[in-house]
Amino acid sequence: MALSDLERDFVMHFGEMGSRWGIARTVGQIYAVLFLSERPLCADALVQALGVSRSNVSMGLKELESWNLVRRKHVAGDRREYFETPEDIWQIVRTLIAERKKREIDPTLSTLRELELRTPAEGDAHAHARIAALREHIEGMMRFYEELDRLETKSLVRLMKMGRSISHLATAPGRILPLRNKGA
Amino acid sequence: MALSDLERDFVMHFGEMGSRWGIARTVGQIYAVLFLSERPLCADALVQALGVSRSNVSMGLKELESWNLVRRKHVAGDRREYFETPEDIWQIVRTLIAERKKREIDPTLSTLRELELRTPAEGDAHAHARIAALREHIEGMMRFYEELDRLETKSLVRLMKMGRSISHLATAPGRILPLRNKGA
DNA sequence: ATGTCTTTTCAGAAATTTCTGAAACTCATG
DNA sequence: CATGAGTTTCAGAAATTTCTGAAAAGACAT
Repeated sequence: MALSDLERDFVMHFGEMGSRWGIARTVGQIYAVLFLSERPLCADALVQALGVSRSNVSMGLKELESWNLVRRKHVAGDRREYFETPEDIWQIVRTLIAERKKREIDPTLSTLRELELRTPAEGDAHAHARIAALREHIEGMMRFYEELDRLETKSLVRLMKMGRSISHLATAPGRILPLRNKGA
Repeated sequence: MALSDLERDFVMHFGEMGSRWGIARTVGQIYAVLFLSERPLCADALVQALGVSRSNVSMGLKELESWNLVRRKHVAGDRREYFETPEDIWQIVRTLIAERKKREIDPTLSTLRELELRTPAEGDAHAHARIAALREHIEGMMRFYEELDRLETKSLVRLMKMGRSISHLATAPGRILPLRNKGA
């Protein structure tokens, strides 16, 4: 399982970007190889393709499974386990966003709620208000996200394709949504 | 500059979460202190509040400035520099998203474009197609994001408050956007 | 049960990131 | 132009994260 030039460059890029995300380099690379592969791959193929240890691949796959980004697939007449990414890129993006929300937003939201419930001490009025504002704000965005997430993929595609029409709400005759100025 | 219990817990939480994001713990903490503070703070106040080295604060502030999340503010009759976060949480969120896009999405997009321009070698047809699909996909989402980003804050707020009305597009009589099934 | 093939776990090695203290720099003021 | 309060830089120390090799655990056929 040697990678072509194209594959190698793609995989290396995902390795680098991995660090900017918060996933280990190899985890990004494993994902990238699976993403490009036409068929499911077994762990050894990944070891060969990436030149990392078998155990590292095992742990990476485990992490990717915990993100629901990789599935196990059994191949008839082969004892080894095979792995694949979902075909549908929309599905991948949905999963990614859902998982990031779960890991990055939800814990913060519950901390904020907890802090907000406390009776603020003497000088805490401002901090307390600021925390409440932040919490409300995040909740609002999450409601919006959940609305979008309810839409079928086809609808989402259409919504994004429409593009302009969101701001048509702003520019059309009976507009409700003013645009903002260019700056910043 | 000692922190109250409320402040301390908030700040600590942001420190922890910082790691899940890709910003150093102290950077998250510095930001959190400034976010809660009613008035701009000088670097030494942060040193005291957090118990970290002066140089660490200096570097953290520099990083936060590079993210446009913190501004310098001069206080009359004081030689020290003061720092503050924008008051408006919407502004903060916009900045955060814009910066994350710049750091996490844009470089990937340009790599993908570059890879796509290459003439695919022998066995690369599938990988090439997959890369193209990913690129298109990301571009679509970015166009959508840019549309939303054009809206004035007030409009965004309204859009998010409306909540349901996005899916009204789906459920209303002349609906265009079907909802998807509960699963996943 | 036993042997073979495969995957997982885990302690510590290696690599990377974060943080510190000391030195260098900046700049308004005497 | 020397002083000193304040800030930044940077080399290396400390902490954290990632990766490896060896050993344990599973799974399946015989």
